[in-house]
Amino acid sequence: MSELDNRVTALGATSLFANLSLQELRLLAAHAVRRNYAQGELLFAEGDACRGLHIIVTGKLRIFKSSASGREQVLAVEGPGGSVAELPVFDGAPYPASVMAAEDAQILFLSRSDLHSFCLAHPEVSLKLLAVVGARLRRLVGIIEELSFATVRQRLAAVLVRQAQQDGRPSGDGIEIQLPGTHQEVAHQLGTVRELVSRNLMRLQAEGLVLVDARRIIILDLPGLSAILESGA
Amino acid sequence: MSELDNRVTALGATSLFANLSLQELRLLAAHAVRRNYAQGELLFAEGDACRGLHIIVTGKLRIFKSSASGREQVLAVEGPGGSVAELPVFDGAPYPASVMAAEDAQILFLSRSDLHSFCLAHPEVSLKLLAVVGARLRRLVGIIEELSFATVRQRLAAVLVRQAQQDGRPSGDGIEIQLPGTHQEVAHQLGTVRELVSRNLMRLQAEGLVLVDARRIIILDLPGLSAILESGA
DNA sequence: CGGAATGAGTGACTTTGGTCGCAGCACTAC
DNA sequence: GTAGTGCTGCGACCAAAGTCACTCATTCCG
Repeated sequence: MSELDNRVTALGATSLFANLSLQELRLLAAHAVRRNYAQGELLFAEGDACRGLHIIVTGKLRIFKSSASGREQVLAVEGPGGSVAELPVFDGAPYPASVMAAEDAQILFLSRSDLHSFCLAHPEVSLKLLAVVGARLRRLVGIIEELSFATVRQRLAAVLVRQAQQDGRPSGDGIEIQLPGTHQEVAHQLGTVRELVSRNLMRLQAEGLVLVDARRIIILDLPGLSAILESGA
Repeated sequence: MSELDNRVTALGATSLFANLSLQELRLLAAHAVRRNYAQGELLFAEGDACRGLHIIVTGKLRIFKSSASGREQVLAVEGPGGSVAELPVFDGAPYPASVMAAEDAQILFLSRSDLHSFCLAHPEVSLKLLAVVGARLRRLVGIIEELSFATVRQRLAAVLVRQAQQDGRPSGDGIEIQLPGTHQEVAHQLGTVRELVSRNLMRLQAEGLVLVDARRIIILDLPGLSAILESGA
């Protein structure tokens, strides 16, 4: 299989370009550049001038803001088929956040101008792009909602419940899940610090809602955990 | 001037459709519906099914989230020429936030399907739309940054500095500004409560940075105020 | 086998945010 | 007038978040 075919296949697997014809994919693939990033490598930093669109072939990317005092807030984690920096492509302004490889990642890169002209020629791609950006906007609104209305305890419970729904597996008297990363990383997702994650996990355990074994968690009372999300219980 | 011409003029004045020909504006205007809202009236609530795009002719709209416990977080305030609910138009999902008329407002409404077909026919409109949505996304990221990294004190100082840059006028020994609304409303913008706004204003006054006279504020030390934004001073 | 590095648990403490209750004040309606 | 009503200023108090300074375990590596 040629390198071009590889890129065509990869592009066809993304949500953005899934509906395009082989013809169109080839055209796009001809302009795409493959890049590889090692875990922890920075694709670009907040404030950098925007170059183009990054499409994830394999691996995961973490989009985040970081503060002067070393705190971090994760905005999104994108996996294969996803894309990053869709939007600044169209207003020329600098990137609003930084992006780092959360795992080793293979990326296809499309320059601003290539994407721009391709969108003009294929209006339905713009609409698809709008849908993707729309989904991202929704998630950001969700983050804002959590940050301004929910406590760390509630946000943590939300993460556990979400995780349980995604890849929880029954284990004896409860549902076993893995924390998505170290306490530090979870803290960054919640926009808080390590200690609060640890403490709140312990508190949930003391209340009999979960069993904590470092990064492995067994949820004993899912309804009880979900109840925390609603009220301030 | 006919009603249609009115609508054409109004559409031409928006950032979304500014570059269209008269021909195209007419086409669009023919589908637009004029609506009027009194101050305080709700255009739609979070969770409602998405109907279409709202374009502001006159007045202001406030986009906000509200919590079960009665708290509110303002996401954006849009004025004449702006638009609201651009994005859910393309993914069919419900509105992620509520929108209320902050002043009496005249609106032009475009249904989802009309806008959808118009975008397909005029690819450059999609790109414009992407730019507008991009700008909104940027502002949301900014809100997230403030919420997770800045204290109420810092966010309040930011509002004062912003206001001073926009419509501050020199007044004796400082710059005089008006708070954008009641303390309650400012609190909603900051994602906090009335008392904290009041208290922090008083604290800034005690520190000699500002003079507070209810809603009228005189900034005595703009550099000092700006310094608060950076460090936690 | 040390020993550095990393991640996790924890107690004491400070700061910030938020709630409650109330009082003063301006403005309006009756 | 007087009785509302909406906005503001406090003070007391409580809860949540964040900081600091450790200890303890595990892993990874020379």
